[in-house]
Amino acid sequence: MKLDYDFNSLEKKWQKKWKEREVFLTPSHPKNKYYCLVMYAYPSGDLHMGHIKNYVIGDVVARTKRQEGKDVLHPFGWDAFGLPAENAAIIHKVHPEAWTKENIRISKEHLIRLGISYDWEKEIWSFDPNYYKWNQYFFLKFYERGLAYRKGGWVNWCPGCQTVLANEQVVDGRCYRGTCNAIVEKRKLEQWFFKITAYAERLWEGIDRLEGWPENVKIMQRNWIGRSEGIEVSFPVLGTNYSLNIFTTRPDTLYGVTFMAIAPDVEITEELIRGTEEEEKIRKFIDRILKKSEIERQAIGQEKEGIFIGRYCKNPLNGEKVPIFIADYVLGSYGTGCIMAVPAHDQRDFEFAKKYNLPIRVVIRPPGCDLKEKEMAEAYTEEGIMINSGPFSNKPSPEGIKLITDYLVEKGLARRKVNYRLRDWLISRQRYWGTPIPMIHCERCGIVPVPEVDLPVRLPEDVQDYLPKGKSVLAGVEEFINTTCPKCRGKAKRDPDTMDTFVDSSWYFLRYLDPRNEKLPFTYEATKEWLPIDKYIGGIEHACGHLIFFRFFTKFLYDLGLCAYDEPCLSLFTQGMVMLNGKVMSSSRRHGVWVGPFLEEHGADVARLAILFAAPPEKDLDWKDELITGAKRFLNRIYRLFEENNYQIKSSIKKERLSPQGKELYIRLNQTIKKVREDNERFQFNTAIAALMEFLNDLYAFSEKESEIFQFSLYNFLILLSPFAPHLAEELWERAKGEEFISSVSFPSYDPSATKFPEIEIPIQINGKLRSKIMVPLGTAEEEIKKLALEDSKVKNYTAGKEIRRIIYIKDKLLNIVIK
RNA sequence: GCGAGGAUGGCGGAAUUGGCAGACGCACUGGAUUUAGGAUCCAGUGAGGCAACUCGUGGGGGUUCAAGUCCCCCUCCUCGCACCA
Repeated sequence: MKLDYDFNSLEKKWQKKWKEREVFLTPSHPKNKYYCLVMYAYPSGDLHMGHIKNYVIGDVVARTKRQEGKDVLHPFGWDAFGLPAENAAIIHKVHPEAWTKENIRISKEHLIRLGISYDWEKEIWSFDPNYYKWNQYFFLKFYERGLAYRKGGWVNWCPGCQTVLANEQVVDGRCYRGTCNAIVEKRKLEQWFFKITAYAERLWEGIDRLEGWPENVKIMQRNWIGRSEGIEVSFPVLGTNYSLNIFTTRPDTLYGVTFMAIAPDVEITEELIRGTEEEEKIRKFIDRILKKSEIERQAIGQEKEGIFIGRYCKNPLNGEKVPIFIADYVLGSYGTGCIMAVPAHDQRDFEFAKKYNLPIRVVIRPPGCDLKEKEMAEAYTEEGIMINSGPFSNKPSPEGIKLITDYLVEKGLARRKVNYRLRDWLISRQRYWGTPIPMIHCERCGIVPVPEVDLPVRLPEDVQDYLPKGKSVLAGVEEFINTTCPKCRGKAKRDPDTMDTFVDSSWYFLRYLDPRNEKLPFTYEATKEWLPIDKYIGGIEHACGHLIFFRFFTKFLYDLGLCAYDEPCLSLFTQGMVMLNGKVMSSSRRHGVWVGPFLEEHGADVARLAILFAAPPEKDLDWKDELITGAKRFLNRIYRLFEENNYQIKSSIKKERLSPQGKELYIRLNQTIKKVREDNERFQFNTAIAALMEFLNDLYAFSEKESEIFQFSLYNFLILLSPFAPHLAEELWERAKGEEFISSVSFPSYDPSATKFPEIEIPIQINGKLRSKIMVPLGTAEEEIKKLALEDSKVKNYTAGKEIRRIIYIKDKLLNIVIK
């Protein structure tokens, strides 16, 4: 299967013209802006069909909006820092920068060859010191406000990448990088964090405003942030000055507490076990638990483990003495790291109590029946009626929550608290290819920020050894690491870590607004002009990472007064993945259909159509070479039609002069324009293309090929086609002597008076089954249609001798005769 | 376990509001043209049946004049979360 025309030179010709004539440059002061953003790319070299699906979708949107008269910003850039570059450097013995630049060169060439209408003057590269300088600038701003801090503690360590990872980068206990996939360990290290938890509430409530976001992404973010309301209660530890603070959402079960449990990795543990008889034994237990990976700790069917520490708490509500355990199922990183355990009404506590023979006390019974401790097979976690709860007995448990909360708060024994599952964002990495953290460690002055005027702190280029050693690569680069303290001028060392690449991507969409500005990261005025992003297109895998981080950054920048909006994007589209033989295409696994060779063999318009026509864009699609055939046939038929008709097009018609056949075509044209516009609007590009295919069939079938209406139809058809197959559209447009570029021509609107045929077909059902069809003029009265239907010979066969009970007519749609 | 989405011909998919199920495309079958076809054009293509007709959107029930679409129950698939107190 071949294209009838020399697609290669044709496509290159138009790509060159678009560039020379600056067709896709961004208007500088938009009157009706449209910010169309696709997630910028990790430069992996050869692109595959999965990558370009994202870009093709974005391009159809950008091109359509431009033709609809919007001032479109459609930029692209490179997420150029990150581990794979370094790993490639180690394997191929090239500098990460050289490797990255070469990949960018290749990928960019592909994107241009695909005819994606980016404004390349806006291109950005995150490894550019003029870019990462601002990462450092924002870091300092975070630091000034106490939102960047250094903290020691148990963190995720990827033994494959030899660096720490953020929680968002640990997927099912493994490294998020597909090629690595190593089981993540816990290490006790001091690291840099961004205090995203300070924004937890705003990130949570902001989700409600994200009207154009897919529901599932919003749910994922809500899960990730994990807001829950409850109280923090203090349980005094008997015989000490310590108290265990616990968080609970179920104060109604406070009378059912039979033990306390603390996480092995919280500080209070240390205080409570010091000097106790069993100290040695307990320490061994803690060590053993902490050595387990997340995967081991969370394995299904994993038995809970714990150890009694020999101390007791006093229940502040009923004064009872309850034993304290260290338990592996309690998370040190959530709430206070301590819990009150209510085995009767919490499944985890129940299992633990069963294992260690601890008492189970029912304090909530199901409405209308009893609950016996000895007969319980699992905890009763529903609402119910409170029992064994002193003065609160016999109250419904939801009411009990309120009453006990009020009581404890009033007595000063508890306080209301909202807890979040979200943890602070660990942003330091022990790798080379990233933004240096602009901090200096001085023996005398402690941690000192690099003064703003000294930014950027440049990443040293002449590094010979990128090999990860389990500690920061930059620590071994003498010229870099040794510096002077900005405060005391004494000898000091730079922070040896680099930033998580997700810092780069948290604000890149703002840099596009003013990418060459050396004085500012972007201007407030530009954010006012261009934000929020009108459509953000990317993969759903970023739902709980990047898509939370960029909201967080935007809120922070808003608070700084740098950005005019506090939500970056109100409309998000997540496209489905492209699979090959049932497996996701992947550069790192060298599994995919590669764009370079594909463009050589089939061309850009074929690639674009094949991807868009295969399935609705939000769905995963399994790549099949058969897709190419359909796309090529379609393009060939278009090409031939225009050739056969000597490229005659016409931009207007006189409606009054239409022949009967011409009228029909005119209606079909308007139906098609309407359909394509509506489908484009709701991202149904597959059916929009199907509508164009149908209309093409009509054009072939139309006999009056010299007529005005035929040429007018060709004119409109080309514009409708142009966002999908812009190269062929431009070429035919030029041959037909259309003015300027089709890419800049107004998208057609339809004539609302001409979307229905004057004669319509009404299906006739009898008892809901299709029995006949009649043709009637549009707008025929109901009575007339009923009469015609009953006279219809096929209908008569069924109605003869039967009682007609009802006739239901749905205007212009259908008639149903109910007989007995 | 919880949450979300889904199941439609041989395949990808269409049916926007309960109203002709299978648009459009691929594959396939027959024919035309051609030295030839992995080109093009025409016709056909859910299943059964000579036909009239019957059956048909994962399975079972229901509501309705009318159900792929709404309600109840079930099966399977995909994704997300999962000791979050």
